[in-house]
Amino acid sequence: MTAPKPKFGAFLRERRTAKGYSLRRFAELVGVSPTYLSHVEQGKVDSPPTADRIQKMADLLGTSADELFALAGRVPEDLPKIIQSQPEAMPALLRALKGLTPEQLKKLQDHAAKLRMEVDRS
Amino acid sequence: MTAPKPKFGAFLRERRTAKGYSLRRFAELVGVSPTYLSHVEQGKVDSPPTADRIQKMADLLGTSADELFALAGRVPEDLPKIIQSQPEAMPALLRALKGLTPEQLKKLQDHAAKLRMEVDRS
DNA sequence: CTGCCTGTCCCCTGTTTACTATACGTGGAC
DNA sequence: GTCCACGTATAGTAAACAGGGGACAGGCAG
Repeated sequence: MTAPKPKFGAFLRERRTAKGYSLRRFAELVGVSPTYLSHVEQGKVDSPPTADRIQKMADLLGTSADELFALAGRVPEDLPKIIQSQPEAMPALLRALKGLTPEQLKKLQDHAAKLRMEVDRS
Repeated sequence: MTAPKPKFGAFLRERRTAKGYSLRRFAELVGVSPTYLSHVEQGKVDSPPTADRIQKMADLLGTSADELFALAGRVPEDLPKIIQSQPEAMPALLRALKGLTPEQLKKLQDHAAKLRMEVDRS
């Protein structure tokens, strides 16, 4: 039950038509069948497209890939690797981040960037 | 190809025997067949057990669930939800964390805990 | 009215996931 | 010796995943 949010299909359709792509044309560019794309846009699929297709959609539509992944109910593919590089510390940290606002997360991100500078100097 | 690290099986077997469980007994407690558990311990499976089974194993063996998840090549099940709660900020932050040491991550974790206090006060 | 393009509907398909059943060889206790 | 528990190799499988094919109704340009 990796059910994509119902908004995923609607979002896709709106952006696609806004870009002037027909369903068939867009399906071809993404590399899926018109049938399947129609299903996806109507939210009639139980599982969202694969990561590479979502990435292509984001590229073609000029939207944030992360946003599209989230709407699809998927996690961007590079994140699991990052987490597993520190199997103890990363999960603990992530749980500490739960509930924080985007602004606070941004602050921590800047902080992390500074820490990384120190690493690079050593 | 969600291949579990080869060390996963070895680790499991060592901890299981150390606890004095036979393969059949442990399999029963975890809720899988002896056959499957044998395969897992030999690293002969292409896909690791499901999250709930890994959790049970960790409980029975008295080990960190996060560590076991990492060895199995899985991401702890609560993390995707946390990420998707902030679909833009979380991925960006995680990428900024890439390559940091456990000590640095711990620092950020403490920092996050402080920020959370502020949230709770508001 | 005939193409042609639009999206949609029903049904079908191969692949992967996460296992299970059955049968088997081995070694010790009685 | 035979009974039992140990772990194991071979084979198979239900369900989910990620789609695809072909026919179809509706609009509308020439």
